[in-house]
Amino acid sequence: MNRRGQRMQAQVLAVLRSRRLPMSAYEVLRCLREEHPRLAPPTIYRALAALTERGKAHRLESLNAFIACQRDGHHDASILSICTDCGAVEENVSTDLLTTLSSIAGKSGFAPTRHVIEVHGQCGICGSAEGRA
Amino acid sequence: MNRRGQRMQAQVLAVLRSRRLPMSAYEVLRCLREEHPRLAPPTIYRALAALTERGKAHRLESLNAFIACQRDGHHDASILSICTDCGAVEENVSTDLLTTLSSIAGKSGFAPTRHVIEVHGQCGICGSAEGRA
DNA sequence: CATAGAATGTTATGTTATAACACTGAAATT
DNA sequence: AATTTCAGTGTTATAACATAACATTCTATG
Repeated sequence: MNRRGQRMQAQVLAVLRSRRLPMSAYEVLRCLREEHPRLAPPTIYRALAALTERGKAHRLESLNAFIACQRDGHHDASILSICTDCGAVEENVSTDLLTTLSSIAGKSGFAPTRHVIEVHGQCGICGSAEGRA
Repeated sequence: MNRRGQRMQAQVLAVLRSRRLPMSAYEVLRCLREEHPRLAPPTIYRALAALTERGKAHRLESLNAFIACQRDGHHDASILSICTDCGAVEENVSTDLLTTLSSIAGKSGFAPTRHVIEVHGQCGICGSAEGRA
């Protein structure tokens, strides 16, 4: 990776961090077009792939969207809890869960390399807001 | 749901079962067009949504594909292990894992309603085939 | 048999993602 | 500093996935 790559990735990551909610690749694209009018989807997808690879962002498979990593470091198996009311995403890590998961899949000789763990539901804030209503 | 709905769902499910690998909605569409030349995407997506809802099929979020349920019954939280070599999907269920997952997400008051648990890796068969090579 | 409602048919379009190749700029080599 | 290299972006085009909106048809039911 040369410095051009780092620049584009940094800009994409900055956009993801500024909006704290999940964004589609095309939403990121629209943001960055203000600055780079000729930006096209492949560039965004390349930057997002690199960021995901580096553990700086996560892809939300069930939303086709991306979010900045909230717990810096390279977590293979983040648990991403997605609020169906407000859209907020909470990130958790559990080696326990990962162990359990690997052992379940592994019963038949399956050797995991990548985990997708996403939970949809209502976050604590939206839940208590509803309770007060 | 009237009988027309049941018929279309049954046909889609039959296709999913006959091919045992994940299929995209458009692959299902192509199969059924032999019989119903005028079939269009919305019909397929409607049938797939109903089957998924009824627990007869699963959507693989990380593949944008669908597969027939292998453990009949309505499993909210199947663990789907996807082989990156042969594409086969193995389905497991674990209430333990579900409990762990809920308690992790629940620490912050999150109330889960739907779980997406997908594991990518190499299945036992592909692993041992490689060992012999 | 009339009719209401569920499901599909149809058209069109929106959204997500990538293939293929040209171009450019940063870094390495001389 | 010229040359080479090649990673990365630019560009064009298109593939793949998904749904909105409304017309039509089939089936169940009175």
